[in-house]
Amino acid sequence: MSTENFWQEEDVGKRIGANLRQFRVNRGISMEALAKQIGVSKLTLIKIEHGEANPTLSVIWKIANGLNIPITTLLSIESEVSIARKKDGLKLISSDDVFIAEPLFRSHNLTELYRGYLQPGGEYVSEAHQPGVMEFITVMSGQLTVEVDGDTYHLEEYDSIRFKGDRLHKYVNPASSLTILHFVISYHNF
Amino acid sequence: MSTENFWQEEDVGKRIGANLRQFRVNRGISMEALAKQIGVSKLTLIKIEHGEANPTLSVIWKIANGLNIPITTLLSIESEVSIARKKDGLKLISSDDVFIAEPLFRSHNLTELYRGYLQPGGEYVSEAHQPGVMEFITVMSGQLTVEVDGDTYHLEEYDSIRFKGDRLHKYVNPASSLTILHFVISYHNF
DNA sequence: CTCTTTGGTATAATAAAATATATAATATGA
DNA sequence: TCATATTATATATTTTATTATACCAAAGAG
Repeated sequence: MSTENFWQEEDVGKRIGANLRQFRVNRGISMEALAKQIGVSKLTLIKIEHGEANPTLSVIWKIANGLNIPITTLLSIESEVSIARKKDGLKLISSDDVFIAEPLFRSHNLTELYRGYLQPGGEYVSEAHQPGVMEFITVMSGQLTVEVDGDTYHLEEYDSIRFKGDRLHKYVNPASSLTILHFVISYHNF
Repeated sequence: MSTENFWQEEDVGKRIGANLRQFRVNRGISMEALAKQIGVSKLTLIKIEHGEANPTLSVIWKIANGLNIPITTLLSIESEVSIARKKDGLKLISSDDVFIAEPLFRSHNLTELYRGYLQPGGEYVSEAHQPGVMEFITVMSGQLTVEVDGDTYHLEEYDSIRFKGDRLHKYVNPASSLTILHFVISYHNF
């Protein structure tokens, strides 16, 4: 569960441009109409859509706000449908592996999902992730105890916990049955 | 064009400023050092940290890149630990109780988690979300059939599916037992 | 106490983003 | 086909983000 390489070295201007075009066309708004609506000149919009601009934060905000989408969406890329099946996952529990994590959708960089197995009585210490990372854990089967910042939280089946992942945290299975977990790691969260 | 803030409510400038300061201080880098490192003037950094700036995309990118964090993280807000327990679940949606969705972390962020219950034989049609939305579904118990864009996908326990949420999609429980689901809605995804 | 670092201010100069306007090119529809 | 709306280009102008420089005050470190 490492956090590296979530950064795509890519022209952010192109991203904004492509996304702006997609959303704008998708809603059937002309550049001129949008320009007038959000108070940005048409030329500026054209240059942004072509990826030839270096827009100001205020302009970026106006566009996102005018299209009624989060500002971060304007900086993101698209993808398609894909499925992660349990039977296709990595190896199941081997007796010496206390904790196993299976990445579900590897191609996704800003939101990663994992399926995790924690042996009865087992515990696992996770390194601190990059600052700004948010972690969501859901217990799909069994029980889990989470330690974050010295505090301990006990979760039962179908419970979820959310915490900032930029600190040390420990997972413990206090029960005598296998714990099956679901992780969401979000690299762009509020 | 006037000079006032056009983004009064969710002052993005303040966000960037606060986040920049946090990450910078967290890493023990002085403004001057960071300024020199990423090729941005000290004054610019100061004004950005104070939320008094309207930075250019290139400057935003240099900062994010220099701190080695995603650009979107620079535009986000923080939060703390919180837990959503099954027994505390709020019920949402359900005209006929065939499908129930419980929001897990009702807060101001771009990643939403839901716990869902779909009755045996039940089906639920979800309206299309905003463009750019990504949806992740994991079957925590039972079975699920998902229809997206005319295609049908069958999921069993612990399987996950990912798809763009900006289209109509239908959930069906083809089995005779209750299906318990886990939803991740991401408003800022690839 | 000095010496140094750091955050912050003031000002002038520069680079460039954004606008306004006109016009051509390209589609789109009747 | 003509007519019209939209996209794109060109130029000149305004606005402003950014830089460079010097300076000040506070906080540590020696």
